[in-house]
Amino acid sequence: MSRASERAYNNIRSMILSGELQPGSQIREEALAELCGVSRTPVRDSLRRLEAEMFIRRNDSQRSFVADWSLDDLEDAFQLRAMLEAHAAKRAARRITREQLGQLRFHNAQLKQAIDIPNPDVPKFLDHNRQFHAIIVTAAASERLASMLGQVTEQPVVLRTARQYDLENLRRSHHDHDELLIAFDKRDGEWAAAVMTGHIRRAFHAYAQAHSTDTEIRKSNLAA
Amino acid sequence: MSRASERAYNNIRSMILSGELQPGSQIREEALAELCGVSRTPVRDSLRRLEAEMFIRRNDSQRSFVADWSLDDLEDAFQLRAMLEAHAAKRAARRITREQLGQLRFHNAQLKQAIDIPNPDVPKFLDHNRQFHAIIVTAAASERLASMLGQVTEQPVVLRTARQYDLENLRRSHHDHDELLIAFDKRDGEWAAAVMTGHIRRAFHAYAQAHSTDTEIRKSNLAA
DNA sequence: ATGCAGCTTATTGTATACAAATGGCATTCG
DNA sequence: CGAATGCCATTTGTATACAATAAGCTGCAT
Repeated sequence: MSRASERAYNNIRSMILSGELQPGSQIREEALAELCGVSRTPVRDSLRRLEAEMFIRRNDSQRSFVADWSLDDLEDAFQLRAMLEAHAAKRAARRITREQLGQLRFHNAQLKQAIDIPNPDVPKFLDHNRQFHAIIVTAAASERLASMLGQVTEQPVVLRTARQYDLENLRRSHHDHDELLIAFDKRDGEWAAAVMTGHIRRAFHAYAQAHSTDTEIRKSNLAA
Repeated sequence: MSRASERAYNNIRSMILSGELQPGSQIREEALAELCGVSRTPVRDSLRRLEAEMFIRRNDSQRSFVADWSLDDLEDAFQLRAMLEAHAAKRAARRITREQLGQLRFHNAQLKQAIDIPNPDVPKFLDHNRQFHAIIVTAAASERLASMLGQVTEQPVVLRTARQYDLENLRRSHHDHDELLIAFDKRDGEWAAAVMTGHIRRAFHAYAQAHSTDTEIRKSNLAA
């Protein structure tokens, strides 16, 4: 995508993810255009994309609003994600190359390193984690599947406040990855799928817990 | 969506599905604009949508081409569809209302009628079949799931030539629906999911067979 | 003959002006 | 005082002109 259009998309998207644009609030094309320093045309393109990705909702008369996620919506997204990633793992087990296996091992080692130190580097963990999962999706070799996963994978980030990730959970993730690696090595698709399902579902419950804590905090802030 | 934009989308889409726009051929925004009697703006919107739905592909330099489906692509789409519809059936089993069950029975009776006569009315069958599945998706109550299913459900229609549907297959579909209805009635999500999986996979093999016959015919036409 | 450079043309991207539609407010009538 | 209606403001939809980019071609040099 070309410059202005891509800039608009990334800007708007990150404004939504960061909470700069509040969930439920209306957004106007012209306002966004000014914020992004482009005209309405590329903004409109971006809004359409973001609508398809369900970051944005429109009412009957085409006005746009930042999507507001309930816990149920989040669970729904995670459920679909678990199903799709398990499917990806199953496919990947049949197709993954030695080189890709090596890359998986590399990223898994890196993300272990990121948390196995006195001051855990959570962003580094998340980055290698993302790449780990991306390689599996690539190995699954289904463009459609990849595109669908794109739609459910970054949603949880709508949890807006920076917060403490539970280290125990991150370690557990690392061990799941280890088990996935063995399953891949054995070309056992069913095993890989089962591990992946548990892996994602655990992630959901971790997020859900963080989300409720989060909500509590916001409530008490409002009360104060 | 407003008039011009919707018209453009429907026009282009049906031109693709009917084969009027040949798979693999390049399409230019201005040409489509003239064909649809609108300006490039709504055409561009439509192209973006159709690209997301994978009816259209773009090369590195943003030029658009009608998607060209291999049998593998088709199988991939069907595999995802089977998984998603099975998931929908499972969810629906827990949530479906008496009224929706009644609607399912109605459409299943109608589609049976459509083929249980000397001159089968295949379009009528297909229409009620579509509605039958739509009700299940609605009952599943997941907007995301519905949107994803939208992406994989109408792809097979790219089989362009009109062709004889195998009546035996249609009858078998009707019986699958009957079994689904019982599973829903018993609120047995696992059963419903299993029946649905088989139902969609059978559909794939029917299509695949039709597709190969189709290809044979096209080949011999070329040879002649 | 082949491959590369530079130009020409085809095609898409962006901005902007204008049209259409929607929502909100005020005014009026019951 | 409340509800309905008409007008005005706001917002989105569409068309069009212009800018940027990429593809293809021509001709030259090797």
